Amino acid sequence: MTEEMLNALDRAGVRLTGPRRQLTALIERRQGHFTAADLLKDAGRGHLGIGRATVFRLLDLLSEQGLVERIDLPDGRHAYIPCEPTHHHHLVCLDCGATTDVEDCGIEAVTAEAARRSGFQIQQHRLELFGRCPDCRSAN
Amino acid sequence: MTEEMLNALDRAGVRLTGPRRQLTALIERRQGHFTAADLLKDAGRGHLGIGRATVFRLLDLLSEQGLVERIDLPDGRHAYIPCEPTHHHHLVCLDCGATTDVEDCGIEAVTAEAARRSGFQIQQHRLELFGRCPDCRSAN
DNA sequence: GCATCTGATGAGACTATGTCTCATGTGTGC
DNA sequence: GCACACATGAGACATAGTCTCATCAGATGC
Repeated sequence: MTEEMLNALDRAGVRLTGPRRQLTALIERRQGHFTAADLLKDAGRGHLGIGRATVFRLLDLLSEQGLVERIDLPDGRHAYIPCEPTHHHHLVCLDCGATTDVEDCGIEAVTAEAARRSGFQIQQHRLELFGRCPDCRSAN
Repeated sequence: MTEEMLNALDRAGVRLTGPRRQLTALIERRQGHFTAADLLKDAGRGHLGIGRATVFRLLDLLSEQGLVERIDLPDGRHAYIPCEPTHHHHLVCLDCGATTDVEDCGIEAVTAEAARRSGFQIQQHRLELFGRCPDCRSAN
């Protein structure tokens, strides 16, 4: 995962700097989604002295490469999810924050139908699913 | 529309105050989505002397009643869309900002399939579609 | 119409999230 | 090893939203 991110950065033609290596390692250690503030706090705990701007710049880079996606949580906060750079959607556990990807399973038909009805030309869509993961369901 | 919002506020058991009437009228005059800042600016232009807090409080109330929905634009900003209080999704024009609602047209099957594959219990979902509206398509 | 009382208001401080600038630091290619 | 362009951290700035608190004004009962 860290490897994958570093490779992607390399492919994007940017430098593999210390802060970038450290941050990708921190992202790897996180399970599920995290906020920029989480990452910044992690970096602070490790006394890495990494600035806010660097964190946001890396998240931008990774999201350009499709390795991280920004989602809008139901409570309005923004979170980032590490993921594969293929088209897919996210399932987010509202209890523990775990996430999984779901591949495209029929959404194209839905957007096509919406386009037909509305006359819109649809360029992008965003589907986010929120619920409880199997672990949280059985833990309770 | 303004009527509808005022009725909803009445039903919610809150007071129909001057600022609330003025703001719902401003919302009605807007086409498609708007940000809290837009509304605040409109209020300022009309020299209505309405505070930030009041705007956010009204948007909260309206969204509790399902008459306004908050969406996350592709560029990361938050916008609000006036809408009917039934379950539906939004189509947003990236050129002019116009929005339309699309009723549920098959998304249930998609979420059910995602739930089956992942083991998640899905509690809510959010689908936002972005593209170009018929007017912008023909204008160009 | 008027008084009362409680909920709503505006101002502005505060927090969170993200962006920008700029002087300094450091990978990378040579 | 060197040079240079790219990346960095610090911190100012911008934007979005929340909170507090003294004051104001709907709604209700008379």
